[in-house]
Amino acid sequence: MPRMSEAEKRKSHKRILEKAAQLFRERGVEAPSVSDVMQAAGLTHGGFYRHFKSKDDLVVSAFRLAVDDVLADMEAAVTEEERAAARADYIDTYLSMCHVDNRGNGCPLAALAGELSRGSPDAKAEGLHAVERVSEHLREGTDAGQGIALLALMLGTVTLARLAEREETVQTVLDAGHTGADLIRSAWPETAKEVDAKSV
Amino acid sequence: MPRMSEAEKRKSHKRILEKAAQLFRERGVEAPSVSDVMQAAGLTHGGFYRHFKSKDDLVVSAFRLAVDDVLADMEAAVTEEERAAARADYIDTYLSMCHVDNRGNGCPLAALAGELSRGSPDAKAEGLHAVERVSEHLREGTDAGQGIALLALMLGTVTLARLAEREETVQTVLDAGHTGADLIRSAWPETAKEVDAKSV
DNA sequence: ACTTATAGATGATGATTGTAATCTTAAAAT
DNA sequence: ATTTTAAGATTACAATCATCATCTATAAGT
Repeated sequence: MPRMSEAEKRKSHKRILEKAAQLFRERGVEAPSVSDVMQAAGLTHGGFYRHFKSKDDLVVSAFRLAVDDVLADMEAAVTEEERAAARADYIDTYLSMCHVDNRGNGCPLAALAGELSRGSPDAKAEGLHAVERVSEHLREGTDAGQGIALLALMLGTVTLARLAEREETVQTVLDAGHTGADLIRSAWPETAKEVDAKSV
Repeated sequence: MPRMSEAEKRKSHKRILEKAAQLFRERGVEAPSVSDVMQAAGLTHGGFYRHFKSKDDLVVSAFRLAVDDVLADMEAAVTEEERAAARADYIDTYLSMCHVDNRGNGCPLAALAGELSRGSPDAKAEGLHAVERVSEHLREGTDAGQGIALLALMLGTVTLARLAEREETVQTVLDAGHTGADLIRSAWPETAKEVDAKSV
């Protein structure tokens, strides 16, 4: 059958990355084999090394694609209103039941941060870069700490919620996360002007 | 050489569990093989199944031991003052540089929650049980939500911090987590009586 | 004292893995 | 038109894994 045209190779490359981004988020970076990913992309494992230097290379590239994907809406927003709306939507979607049991399209940090931090230096660096990108979008005019704390709370909430089996329990965890997120967003020292004014 | 006495078997069992609890937290539950764990315990792989039904059984048991271990101080506290002190110490130790680069003795949820949630039903259940235990100790008289949100924030903070290589960056993440934790602890609706009183 | 049960060592098994070599064929380059 | 290049398929390989079978020698039960 081979060989395919240049354009078809690019399509294959994209398909491999997309399927990998989904499979890794669903089952972790160890469980899906190179063969699994290639099969999901409609190929056999033989051609893999025409596209990626190693499995670790695929992991890093697929993770980056996943981050691009989940940040697309926030990065497309241009006006301050649009960005505020996209931010609010991101947080609500993040702390939702749908996100909890839809790992394959969810936050790549919630799915893989733990594994990346034990992975290659490249993987760790890509993970840290994702933290910077996401938290930068999340902060609301104050120092970077707010974005990081908010991301940490949200990531932790979803991680804990995914341990629960009963839907009721999942919702309890999500509600706690939501309350915590509101606290961080409204009461962050440098933001909450009213609170500061009162306490002076 | 074999066979060992009953007392020695119990010692072996304990040693296997302790080493497993450390290795799994350090490198995840997949990376260390049964043979690795047994070697760390000073044994060969052959005797493993005299102690555990399967590797998954070991994972679940070792995780539970790790939770027992990190909660020991808080569970030993009897008076309310002791419990408050143990709680404060737990939070400070949790959000410390030492915890970030000492996975093997750190919070088993921060190390393994992501993997457990993709694991066997038994593993998930054990993970959820740990969430209940830890968050119960963390809450300060209010509803369970505070404990869960606080745990989520702390777990998320350490998870993100472990992606960073530079010590300075780690500290930035930890500082953000600390500020967020103070917010959740002091401003949780049902706790902050003064705030409630003011707003009525 | 004698038998039995068993902790741990040794070695095997079958499956899976990441990676590499080789082959086929059609797309690029000349 | 001819040559060269390379995408993807097939097959191979060396390593690793969880689990099991077997062996040993000693502790526990009688």
